[in-house]
Amino acid sequence: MDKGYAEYALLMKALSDETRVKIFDLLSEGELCACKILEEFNITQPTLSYHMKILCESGLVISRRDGVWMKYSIAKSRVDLLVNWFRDIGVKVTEYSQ
Amino acid sequence: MDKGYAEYALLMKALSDETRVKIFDLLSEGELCACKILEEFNITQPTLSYHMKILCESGLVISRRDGVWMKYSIAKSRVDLLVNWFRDIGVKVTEYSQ
DNA sequence: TTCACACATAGACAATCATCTATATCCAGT
DNA sequence: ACTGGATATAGATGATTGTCTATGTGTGAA
Repeated sequence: MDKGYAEYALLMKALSDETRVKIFDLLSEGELCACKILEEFNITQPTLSYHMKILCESGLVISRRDGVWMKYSIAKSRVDLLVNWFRDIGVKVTEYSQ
Repeated sequence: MDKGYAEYALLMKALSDETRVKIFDLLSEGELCACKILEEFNITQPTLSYHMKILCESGLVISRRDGVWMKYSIAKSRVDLLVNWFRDIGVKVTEYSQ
């Protein structure tokens, strides 16, 4: 029995790096292109590209081309999945600790 | 400005491994001793001990001695922190995508 | 079609991770 | 004090990670 542990682990791994957490937080305020994100960090462009790939492959972030630019935004459905998962865990913890 | 990115990254890293996600899920149903958790996996006792250490150091899991046994449970406050974080992100994403 | 710019990929490398075996530590009972 | 069982720590090892430099790819404008 699987219960999707691997999927949650993948989502968590995408946010297990401080740089990616910060990118995630930046994107929560709206869509951004890679060059704007890059300005916020002291990393090279290939390193950012590497992080964006991990975020996109987890499904947490969505990318689209806009001419020369790549624009990134957060996939709300994935965030909701995590909210529900942690909320359900919290509810169960409360139930069993009576 | 920090905004606690490192702390969230640490919490996420604790759940970035499939084995630890499953342990986390098991513990949501109530406190368990290490030997009971071990029965659910095909890993050695030292490997489980390693995973439990990571979970405890993140703050997501609490340990207590009960005689010879170590008993583990979930720290609800940390789960709530994550629920709120992801919920706030979700709210912001919705606001900015109008 | 050529150039410049935005981004992706390849390859290298040091650091960290997940796992094991072997051993140490801690506690309870005899 | 000794023994047995539960857990932790040490050390080794192959795999993965995050970063860089160098180079490739794709797009729009001249």
